[in-house]
Amino acid sequence: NYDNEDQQVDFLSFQEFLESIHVPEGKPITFQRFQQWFSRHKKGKQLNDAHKLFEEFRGVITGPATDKSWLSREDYLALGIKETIFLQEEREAVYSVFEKYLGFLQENKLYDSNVVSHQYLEKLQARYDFVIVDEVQDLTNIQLYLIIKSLHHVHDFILCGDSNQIVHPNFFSWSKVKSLFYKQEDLGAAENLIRILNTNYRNSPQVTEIANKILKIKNNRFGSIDKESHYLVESNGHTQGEVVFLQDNDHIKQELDKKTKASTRFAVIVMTPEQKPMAQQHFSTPLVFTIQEAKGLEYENIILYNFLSQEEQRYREISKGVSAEDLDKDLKFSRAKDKTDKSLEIYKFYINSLYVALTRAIKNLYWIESAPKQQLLGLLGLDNAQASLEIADSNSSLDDWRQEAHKLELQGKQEQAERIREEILKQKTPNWTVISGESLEALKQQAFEQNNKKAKLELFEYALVYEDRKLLNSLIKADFKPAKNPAKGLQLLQQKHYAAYSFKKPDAAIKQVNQYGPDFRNIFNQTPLMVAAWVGNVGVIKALFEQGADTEKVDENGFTALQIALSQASGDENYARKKLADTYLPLEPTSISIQVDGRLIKLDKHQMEFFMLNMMIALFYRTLPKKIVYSAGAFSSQDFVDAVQHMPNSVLPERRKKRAYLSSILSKNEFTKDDKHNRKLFFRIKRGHYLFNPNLALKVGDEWLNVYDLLSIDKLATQHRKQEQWWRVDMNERSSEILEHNKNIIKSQISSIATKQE
DNA sequence: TGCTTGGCGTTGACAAAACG
DNA sequence: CGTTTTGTCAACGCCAAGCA
Repeated sequence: NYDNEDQQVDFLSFQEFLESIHVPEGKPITFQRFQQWFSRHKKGKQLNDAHKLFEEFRGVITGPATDKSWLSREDYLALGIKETIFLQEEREAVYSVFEKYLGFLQENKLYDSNVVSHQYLEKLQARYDFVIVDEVQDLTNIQLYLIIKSLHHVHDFILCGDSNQIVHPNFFSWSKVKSLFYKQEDLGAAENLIRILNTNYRNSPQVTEIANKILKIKNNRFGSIDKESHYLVESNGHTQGEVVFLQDNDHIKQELDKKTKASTRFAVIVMTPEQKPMAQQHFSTPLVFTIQEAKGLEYENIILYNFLSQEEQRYREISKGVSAEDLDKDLKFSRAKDKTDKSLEIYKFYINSLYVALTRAIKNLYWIESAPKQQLLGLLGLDNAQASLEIADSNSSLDDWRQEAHKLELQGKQEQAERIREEILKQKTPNWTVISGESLEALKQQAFEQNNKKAKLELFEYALVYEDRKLLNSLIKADFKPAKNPAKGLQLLQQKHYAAYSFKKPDAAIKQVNQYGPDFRNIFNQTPLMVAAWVGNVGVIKALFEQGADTEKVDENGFTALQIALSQASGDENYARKKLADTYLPLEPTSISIQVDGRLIKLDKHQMEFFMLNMMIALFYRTLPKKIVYSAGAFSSQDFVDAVQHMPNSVLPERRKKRAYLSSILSKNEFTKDDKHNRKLFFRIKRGHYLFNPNLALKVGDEWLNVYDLLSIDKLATQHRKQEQWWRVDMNERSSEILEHNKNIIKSQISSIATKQE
């Protein structure tokens, strides 16, 4: 094991990698968008497979070339037969659609990551010592080339992938990767580039055996793709399992349904989205996946439902000419005989799908076919379909299901996760109205224009939760008495709304989570995690994590749970000393994504800049108004010293609490400075006074948001003070006048900088 | 093994503001 | 107006890794 705290590691998706060079305008094109567009503009009959076209565009026309963004019509027409999915006579039409596709991208502010990758080649500066790429089979040449160009030394990388896992007709092959290195002189020819790992850590030997037979059939029928994909897998055989071949009869389906519907250890896989509803008629488990969705998942037991029978003809074609004896022989390396026969390409997709589907099974495979007599099944040694089946009960607990739902959600399988939440966990959507946006405006109207007492109380509570002094002040003006005593109000608020979070034991809070899910919003638009952070209840925070609570959600103020905890700690010494030590670490996300100068930067949680940015956000509404009134400035290092002094050393070590250090971080990260490690977070209003860089954006959900759209300067207001005898003028009036005046100065400073950079 | 390098907190010189 | 505090900025120096 290698561990080095001083080494900075970025974990990036390819999308994020592109953004870290420069955030492209618009959104990346997805297959869904492409399909929508294509189905509306479909012309002619021969080109009707959206998948195939999309792959051709991405994998053939824009993907492979490293010297241009896309192939010209001549180049495309001149491609060799092994280089495209389409036949010579179709290509003219394909290219015409491609040209329309480029127009479609431009009109809709979409971008193709291949084209962008090519454009970025010149922008890119080497900045990594080492790169590891996983699932290379999903990257195109140009993308890979761009990644490797970001290295200081071209040979410092590891690529991992499996070309048998491709379930769309894409053009990845290891030999292409090799020729990329061969052709590009600047990368240098690499010898011994590829190592094959053929031990399988997932599947039982029984499943592996079938998988190997599929590889052999594929080899026999279609020849080898390249030498590197030319191998069989060995199971390391930790777990034993079985492969059960079944008839498609009611008894079996009922038995399977009965035993699987309450278990997280069974999943059903079908070939296409169209087959899903059929499978769902017979299987009530939420875990029904198409082959595209099943990629990357694994389950102890997999049910393949009519995987072959739906596409009987295609699979008959696949097994054509392959005999049982052929499978006994070793793999031999040879290319397909008739290379013009593109019809075979599509079959590769079907056989790869089958391979992927059954290798999802860790232990057992239950394979149901309505047409059990098929040549391919015979070749796999599955000739006698059982007519009956008994399997053991394996019901999973609600906790297992919750974790399953959480896991699926993280992998973007929303549909299945939602079905689990609805059908098994019986989670409901809350029946209250969340105060936010329009409903907040409506509430204000009721309170101030119709003088509705209940609305005023609700607004008051909302203002307390968010420390919204502007709202508090206007409530005082509207003669709402309780607003003059916010401390008392807070006490009542806690009793009324946060009672469930006041006990050491998390049971009461968890009960709500079980009802509404881990990230439900209360009437103030807070998730349970935010409330727990607000209250500082460690027990509840920990329990919420077990339920899969999300740390990156933001509240109405634009605060994450971590920032709420920091904000509480800055104003409450007791919270800082006793509670923060336990609340800070679990609430910390591993990094935050910021955008500056159009580039994405991930601030790792170990970096002081990460802490400072969170801290400044946390102090925004609480500390900034005072500063603006009394010093006509913004945050100074003293504010950070004050906020940080009572924090435990586990959160911030002693050396990081010193003024000189905090001050040097502020100074180092001024956006005007030109330093290698400058994160450009801050903007110096005047000597010693800092605010956020006006051109700083944060990632909220999957949208980029400018800091000043997230945090509103307009909402800043002073704290109302009691009328004193000696006041010659109303000090509350006076200070809010000063505040407004200084706010305007700051706002104009911000906008002058923000526009200058555009 | 010792020299080099990169990262990161510390220090100190100088400047500017605040204080009295 | 002199003294003290605070801010800015870059060089310093420590440490662990990398390398020959």
